[in-house]
Amino acid sequence: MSEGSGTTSDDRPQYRYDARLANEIETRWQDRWEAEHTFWAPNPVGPLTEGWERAAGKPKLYVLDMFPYPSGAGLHVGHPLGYIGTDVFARYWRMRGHNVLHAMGYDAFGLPAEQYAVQTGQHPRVTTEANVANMRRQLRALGLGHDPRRGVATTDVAYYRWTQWIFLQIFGTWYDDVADRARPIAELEAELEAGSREPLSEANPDGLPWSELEDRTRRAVVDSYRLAYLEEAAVNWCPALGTVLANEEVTVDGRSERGNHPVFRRPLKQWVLAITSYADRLLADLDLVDWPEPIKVMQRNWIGRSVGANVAFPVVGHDGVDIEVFTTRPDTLFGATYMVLAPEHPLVDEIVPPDWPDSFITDEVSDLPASWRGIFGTDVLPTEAVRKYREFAGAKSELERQSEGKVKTGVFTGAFAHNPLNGWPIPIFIADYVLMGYGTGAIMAVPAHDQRDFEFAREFDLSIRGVVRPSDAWLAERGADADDADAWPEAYVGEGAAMASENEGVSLDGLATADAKRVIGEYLDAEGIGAPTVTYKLRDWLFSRQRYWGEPFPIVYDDDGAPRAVPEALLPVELPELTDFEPRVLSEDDRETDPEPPLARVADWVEVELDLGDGPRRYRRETNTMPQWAGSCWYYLRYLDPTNDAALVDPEVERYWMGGGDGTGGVDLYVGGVEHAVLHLLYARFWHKLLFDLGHVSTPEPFARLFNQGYIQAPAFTDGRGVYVEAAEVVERDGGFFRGDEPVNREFGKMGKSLRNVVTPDDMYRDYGADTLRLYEMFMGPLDASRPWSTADVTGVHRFLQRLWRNVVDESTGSVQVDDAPADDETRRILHRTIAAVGSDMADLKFNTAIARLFELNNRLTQVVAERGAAPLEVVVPLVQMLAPLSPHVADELWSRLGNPETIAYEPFPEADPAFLAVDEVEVAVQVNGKVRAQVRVASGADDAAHEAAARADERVMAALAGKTVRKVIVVPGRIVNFVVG
RNA sequence: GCCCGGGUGGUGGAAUGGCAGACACGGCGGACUCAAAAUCCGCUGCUCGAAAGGGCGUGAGGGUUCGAGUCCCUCCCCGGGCACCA
Repeated sequence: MSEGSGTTSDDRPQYRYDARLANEIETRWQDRWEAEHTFWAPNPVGPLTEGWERAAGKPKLYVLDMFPYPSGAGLHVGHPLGYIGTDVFARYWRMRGHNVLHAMGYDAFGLPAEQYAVQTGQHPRVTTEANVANMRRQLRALGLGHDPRRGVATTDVAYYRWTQWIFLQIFGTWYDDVADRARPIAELEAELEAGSREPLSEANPDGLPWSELEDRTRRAVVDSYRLAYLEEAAVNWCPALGTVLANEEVTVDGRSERGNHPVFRRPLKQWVLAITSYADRLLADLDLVDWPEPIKVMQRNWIGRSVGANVAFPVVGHDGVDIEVFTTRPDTLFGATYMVLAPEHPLVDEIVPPDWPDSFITDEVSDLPASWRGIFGTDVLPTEAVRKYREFAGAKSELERQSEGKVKTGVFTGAFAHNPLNGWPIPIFIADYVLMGYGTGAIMAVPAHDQRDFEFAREFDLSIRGVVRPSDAWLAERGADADDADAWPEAYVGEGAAMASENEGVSLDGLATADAKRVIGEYLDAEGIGAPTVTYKLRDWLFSRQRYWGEPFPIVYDDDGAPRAVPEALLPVELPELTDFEPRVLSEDDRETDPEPPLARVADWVEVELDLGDGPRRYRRETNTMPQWAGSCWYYLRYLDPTNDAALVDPEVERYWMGGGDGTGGVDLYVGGVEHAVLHLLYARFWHKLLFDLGHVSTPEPFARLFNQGYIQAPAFTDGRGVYVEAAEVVERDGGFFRGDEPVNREFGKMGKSLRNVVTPDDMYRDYGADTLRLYEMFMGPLDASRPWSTADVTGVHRFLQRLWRNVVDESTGSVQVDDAPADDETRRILHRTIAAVGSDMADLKFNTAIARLFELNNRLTQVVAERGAAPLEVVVPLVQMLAPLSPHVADELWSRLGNPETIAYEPFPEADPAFLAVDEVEVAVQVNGKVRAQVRVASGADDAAHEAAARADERVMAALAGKTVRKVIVVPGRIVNFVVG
């Protein structure tokens, strides 16, 4: 800053509200809040009861932010938007007499810290702790009213002990479909033992009764019921990184996002959680919660419930071997002209014949088309063609399969099945457009009425048989003939009257689709060839990661390789210390070698002697770790009772904070980004419901109300070469943007290093203070909308705080300039209108308009002060109180200077006096044919006739009505009078 | 392709079917000052007009209504989600 000639720059009044004073005030109040435990939220019982005598009897309010990951980069101004929003909300309700719980912890396991550790050799705990400390500092400087005692981190041993405990609950649980809830596995064992339940399981293929099963089989049967189970699941395997990757970590060309290495689909034995057991409840209970509708829609789509039927197709020449398919259109069964299995389908190997069939047994095709033998030449045998096709399909990642468009590939297996309705033999293909993970992994193909089947049929010259009559309009538009489906240009997927669908037992002909579905459903059921079925897109949750920096599983394996739970008393299973955090990496194309997670190298940790009730034995520990989602699934419960080492959470504490007085209960307000619309929110709901079934929590849903805050975007600037330049150095002038003399282009994007447009909270604290930053972020737009950051606009709210301060405090002496004299009536009316509006806006999270109202009130106060030289306390007191949730430091400072010894945080929020909300006269717009022609004043509460009379008395209205016939008069009292003239 | 959001002044944004543009930024003008900054006051959707006053205006087109930014239909653009789910 340059010194002006002959003047000093430091002639500002000492008590002007500027960045320097703001910083001084903020630091002082933050220290005081901390020292006085201002935001400690008392629990009803347990170690956190300090202050309960004040809180007892108040309504509770649990306000929650989504769990942040403590990034090494620190915060930019986009991050705290939601945290400020929840803090304002929490402070508002605290002033409204609620016992408010608001806390912030850290989701501190995860990949970035581990990768950093791999690169630097520094233990991830060290970097994680440093990042948490920096984030705590940045958030503390914002003045967030959190209870610091509850700020748990997922990496705390005392925390992940309970994450492991929850895993044991899941492992120790099965889903009782009849009771429609999870139950302890001991109850299952008791029922099996008593013979009241049959041991139905793949582990007991012959269906022997429990009493005849060996111990080992019994355990396998029980394991197959568990909600946490081991499965050979197809995963994205990246040998060069030595790990399995999430779909999001794989690029469209099937390579790893990090390092660009090949990624293969490959089955690996992994822990899987049976979230699909809860699919129906996760769907149905969305009706219980107050969430944004788009989020509910996303969850519904993700769960993807489909109603249809499973139908068995007998395989020709294999007695007793059926291929089971799932279809949502059993009414089109007569139109099934071929079948498709997923390449990985277990029946494929069983049905593939040694050679291609000599005589071809469908009536449409007599010779085997060359293309049916696959895309690898015509001289191969079926087994080879199938093998090659599987390899071809397996080399593609999930994303690659999707990105290739809709070109259908596949290969004939050489086998046939009978259409169970008419006995016709139909060829069986494998193709990767059928996914093993959905339905039964096999379909009946009805090319006339399914677009994918249609495309495949065209690719392979399969016949297309229409069994639903398309609408006339559909046929006319395409010039198609209803009876010649082979010539249709595309599949007819709509509904319509069934046709050509008849056998000796049943006829669907002429039935509407819904009726046809019902009739065929009954027939399939009666004939024992099919049954109504519900299928979900939702898959069970793959829960293993080959990482170091995550929660170890509380699982050991015995000599048989069967998993055994580590007893609760032996928790936590602590992460062993390591110096090398990387999984074993392999050559790029190694699809065979098993992954070796970092923990597998710690021999003296892996090998362990335990007594699991049958004497001390040696076991091997599970060496995978849990995904990052695990810790973030339940942190909101631990905030309630963070130090409890006897239970996850004390039941009485849980009931107090989560218990719903009305509705379903749960967290009263949960604020976070829409990016967690599905995974986190679905996983957390799943765990919560399981804990609910087992009686550990009292509500069926964790989050009663959800709110998605928007994102702060930021302008970024590129120079002539298209290179990003430092946004802070760009100025706007002459209708363009310049960096020095060079013109630059403006874009908008996420705030970040790569766009060189980061603005940090620290920058804002330095230039304006935290209260200004808070106020600006709340003022710039509705909380749920995304909007561009504009440092220039920060001035507006800063000036408001400065003016408000100046209205109360003498800038040169620091003494307050207020008086007890009553305010004038107009000021009072403005005051009470403001109180009413601000109160309801804050309750609705509409902080931007609440702040606008405060601006108006303060502008009025500025006039009053100018007129009489002092501010009426009658206005100042409620104004400062209304400001308190938004800019708490300056509010507390003013409150204190006004002579109040206690913090303003628990002062009652002002109440509007209805006497001042009422007005004697209102201004009413007068319209003629909907166009405003005049304003007239009418007594408040006047009737329609008085409105019309007042309007007609106005000379502009008279002029507008002159010579016209009034056909109708519409009066909306207090708002409008509309003359309809002819 | 399917499913959600959204499109309002130069900018961020207000507006239970009832006076479009609250509030703020920016801009223009004025007061104060030797001057500047800061502060305070006024004006500021576009357009015709000296003014009074008029016309036009919420992505485009249609509709419902006394009255539409708001409700309905068709379309365009932007953002997000899902995507061979049988």
